Amino acid sequence: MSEKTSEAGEGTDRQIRADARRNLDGLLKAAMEVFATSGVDAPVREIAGRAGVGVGTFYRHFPQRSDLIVAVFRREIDACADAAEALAAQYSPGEALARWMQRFVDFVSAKRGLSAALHSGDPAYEPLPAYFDQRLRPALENLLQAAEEAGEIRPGMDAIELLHAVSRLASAGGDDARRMVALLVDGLRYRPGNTQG
Amino acid sequence: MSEKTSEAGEGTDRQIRADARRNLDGLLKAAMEVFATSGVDAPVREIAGRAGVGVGTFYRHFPQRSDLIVAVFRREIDACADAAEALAAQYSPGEALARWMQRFVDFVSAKRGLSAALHSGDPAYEPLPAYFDQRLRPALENLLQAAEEAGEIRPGMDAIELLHAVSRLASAGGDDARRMVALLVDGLRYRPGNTQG
DNA sequence: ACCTGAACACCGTTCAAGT
DNA sequence: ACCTGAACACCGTTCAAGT
Repeated sequence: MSEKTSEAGEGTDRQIRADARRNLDGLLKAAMEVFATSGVDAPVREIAGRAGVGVGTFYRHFPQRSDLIVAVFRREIDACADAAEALAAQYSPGEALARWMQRFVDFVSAKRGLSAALHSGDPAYEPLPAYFDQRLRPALENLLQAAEEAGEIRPGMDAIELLHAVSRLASAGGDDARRMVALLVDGLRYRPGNTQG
Repeated sequence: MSEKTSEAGEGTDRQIRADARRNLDGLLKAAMEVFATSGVDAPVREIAGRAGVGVGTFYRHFPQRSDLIVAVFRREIDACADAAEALAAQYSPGEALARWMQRFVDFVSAKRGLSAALHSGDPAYEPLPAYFDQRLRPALENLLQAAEEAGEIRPGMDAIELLHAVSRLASAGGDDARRMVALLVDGLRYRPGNTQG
């Protein structure tokens, strides 16, 4: 029991009718476009219409609106995580950490709906934070550990907690977001026992 | 031109029919209660019904839903700002700053809808951030300046920027929010030129 | 002046009928 | 198996009629 019953988007590739897969791809593509312009609350009829299918087909693939949102942002998260490995090799641990943070800020800032869904607390979006953590945590943990071993930041930081905090700050967008994240990273560098009381 | 035409909630107190004022108060009270349980997206009919008025009356007092939300949260902001003066006299500048931050975190964490409205970017809520800043900025600026003059934090921080960042972190709620805000305050204490490169 | 609530428009969701 | 779209329910918003 508790098997995933054909989760929308990913899953077993065989035994799926060609038109069904075409429709699903079309819906995802249409949703990404509509989300970018009208936000994640865009009318179902608009997305279905743009994909050239009936609303019934929409609901067949995505019974809950959150299913669609999750599927769309999963792809975006993949794109971000894939671009987060080279930095550790190019820069000093502390510098690599700071740079990855800024890159992450740009990503989150660009997707308005992502952080909204991420921080809504709505249990319908539960798989999204889970995927977010699963893909992004390892990247940050490596950077964190290297910087810690180099003595550049305080020890014992929780990568997940940091990730969530930064994504909150990043959702402000613009230079404010960049400055505040940089300030938070400076917080990591600060340790009470050194110069200031 | 560009005068405020009887903004809902505050304004000139004379020439208002007694039943109209009663209805407005009832609507605000009902809204606060409904917001607490069902969130700020609760149906208009539910709020109007609880206040014992027709939906037309609701729209007469609050033409836009955002007008109601703004009116409700204005009261909440007042309550928070009023409680933020004694700390500077009781503690050292740096300590007073850190404590006020934590108190502010508690406030924002308690009101789910506030930060959502605050950070939505929707121009309909524009008066809300404005009021938020107007009431809370002076408090933080004083704390900041004192801590800066005492040499406990870096100079040149923008109070508004900091306020917005902290309210974002605070909207996470719980101990995570407290820890991350404390980390940000440590960022203020950190200055590059001292011990670490 | 202000209030009421029927009426309208819009959107989410279902399901009988089709292929 | 999967798709379609008419039909239904619900909610925001207006406005003619009342006091």
